[in-house]
Amino acid sequence: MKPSLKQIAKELNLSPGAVSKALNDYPDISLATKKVVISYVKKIGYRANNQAKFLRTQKTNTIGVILPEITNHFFSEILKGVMSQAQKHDYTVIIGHSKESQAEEKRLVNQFLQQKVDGILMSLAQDTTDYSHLSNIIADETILVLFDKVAKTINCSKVFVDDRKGGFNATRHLIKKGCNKIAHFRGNLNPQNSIDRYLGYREALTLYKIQYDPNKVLISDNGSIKDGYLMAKKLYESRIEIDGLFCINDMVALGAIKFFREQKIDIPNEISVIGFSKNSAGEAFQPSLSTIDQKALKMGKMAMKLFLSEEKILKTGNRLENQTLVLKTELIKRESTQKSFTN
Amino acid sequence: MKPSLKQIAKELNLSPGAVSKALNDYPDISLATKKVVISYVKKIGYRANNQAKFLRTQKTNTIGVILPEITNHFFSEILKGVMSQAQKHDYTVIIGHSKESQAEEKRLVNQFLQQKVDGILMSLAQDTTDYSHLSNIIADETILVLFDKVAKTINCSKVFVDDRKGGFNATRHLIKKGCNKIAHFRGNLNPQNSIDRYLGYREALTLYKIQYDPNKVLISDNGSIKDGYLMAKKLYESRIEIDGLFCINDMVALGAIKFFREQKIDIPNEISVIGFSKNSAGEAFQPSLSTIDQKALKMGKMAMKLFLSEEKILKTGNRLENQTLVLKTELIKRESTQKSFTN
DNA sequence: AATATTAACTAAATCGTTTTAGTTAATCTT
DNA sequence: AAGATTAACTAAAACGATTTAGTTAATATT
Repeated sequence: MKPSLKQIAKELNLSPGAVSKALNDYPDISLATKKVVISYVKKIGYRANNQAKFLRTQKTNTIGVILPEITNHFFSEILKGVMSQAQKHDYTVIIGHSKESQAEEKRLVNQFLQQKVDGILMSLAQDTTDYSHLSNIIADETILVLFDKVAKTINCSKVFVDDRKGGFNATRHLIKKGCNKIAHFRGNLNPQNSIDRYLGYREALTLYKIQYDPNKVLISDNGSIKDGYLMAKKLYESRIEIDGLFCINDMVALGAIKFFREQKIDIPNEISVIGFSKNSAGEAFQPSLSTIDQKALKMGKMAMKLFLSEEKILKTGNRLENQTLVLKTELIKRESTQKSFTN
Repeated sequence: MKPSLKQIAKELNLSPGAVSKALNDYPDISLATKKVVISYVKKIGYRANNQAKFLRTQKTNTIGVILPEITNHFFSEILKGVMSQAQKHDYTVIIGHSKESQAEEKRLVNQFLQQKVDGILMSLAQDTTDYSHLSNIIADETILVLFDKVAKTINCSKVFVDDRKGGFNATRHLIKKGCNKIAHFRGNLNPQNSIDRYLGYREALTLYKIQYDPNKVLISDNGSIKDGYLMAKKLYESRIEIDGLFCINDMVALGAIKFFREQKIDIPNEISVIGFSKNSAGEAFQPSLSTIDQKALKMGKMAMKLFLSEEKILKTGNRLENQTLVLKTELIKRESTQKSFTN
């Protein structure tokens, strides 16, 4: 049924080695033979067995991608970016879903190493504090590229956006639109992205001499729409007055806007709102949501490119230099911060 | 560095076969030896080489999933469902992105077969009309499960939702809310889902004795937010009056609502709108979007379960019976069809 | 024409497991 | 105590490719 090289060789009165060489275009096989082999192979629809191939070559042409979430526009975009590059260079992509859990992340790393992937591209889970599995990857001589949520102390290539600058730009945008009582619905305390966006927020306040008020900063639980809604409610009920709001992500922003509009609060005229990440829904929203584009697609592409370049260096036998890429975010101005806009 | 069975065997003064048997819990290895082997293996962090394993067992414990889109909530949910089951049964998931292209789909199928996946779970691309690659999968003795967009003529297991009933329920919901001039922004002409939802729409009209008006049916290009916006505009400018709108998906519905609201048309009081698929953003929207839940997560889970059951049957050597699962959709009533709601 | 060179292969080892068949030594029968 | 049984291994083939080191026959060299 599924023909092997050996059977093909017998059929063509050649040795298996000759057939293999013909298919891999070795110079010591005559053109005539190559033609015969290639046309025969095409006719019967032969496909080399990748597993067997690996056993000799030690290359699987496979990478593993681990994402904390999959049902999430940001990570889907990254995956898309990775896959576009993977396809271009004929790599197979294995996917893992850590569900923001360190235990699951470790399990996946192990599974991928056992699969003998050539590299692992991953974004760390929220609760990952122990990095031993990352060290294992490197000890296994497997290439590791971290993106978005990275471990600073691990010696590997990394790509992420300048969250601090992004947070700064978001906040500055609100300030420039005339806001000076700006709240921040921030993310969880530990992940660096969350911290950096918050620091950017504070930096902007300081630069424009706006008093920082800790009461205006609420911490999101899971970054969901509902979360945003509840935080807005909490802030509203505590009677703290604001005229601007910078949210850790678009979902939280949408939830917050939903609550405010239910209270007949005019967005953006009474409160201007900006999100983060450029989720697809923000554009259709009423008002359309201003946000910070995190360049997810590009991040995915770059992660794969970093892997490919490391692989190339490794092949030449050189010692590899790890690269850290910091991508610039982009401010997307829409109606939710456009004060002239009336609903 | 990366130890092999052979090296471990030498280290423990055993044969490679004995070590393998110890790890796989064969009965002809003494308990004492098993303990020694297992503890040693754990100590040095040995991981069996899956590729080599396959060569003997012919099982990769890997499945391939092909999606027409990845940056799409519906497909992400399906993927999530597949992966949750895959994890439970210790399967590795390879992913492919066909980009709604038949050529790319065929390439991916080939790649996956070469990787010797145990099964392929896929949703067909929009422009897939030739099914030879699907036949190849079956000829290769690889299990094929189709979901969402399936090929009726291919003999394999399938899972999809009852789109016709979904379309019927969506339309009936509008009718029950008092609409009798109901438009339909349908999907492309060829995919069965699009046809079925349209048929459900017509069926509901017929049942409730509402005259069908082809002018009220517009065809979406790519099902995007912008698409919905433009179709709403087109309908509005053609001066065809409507009081209800059923859209092929939530994105189109959001786009349409955006346009209508820009024209100061009250949603839902002047026009009630319902989408399809239950995209995450619909809930936060103003008004929140009524929709038909397509049960994506469940579909993914069921697709994987169908694969697992086929595999089980195959292992017993029995001839396998293909199953076709038709999942029920669920009507999600929200503000966009709740006439009492005032904005 | 004898030798060197080259073209075009073949033979066989190898990758890291699994598994069947065989082997050895200890234990059990009677 | 001799033969049968069993426990606990070992030896070796096999999976399907790749690759190094031959080998053979044809061609080139002098």
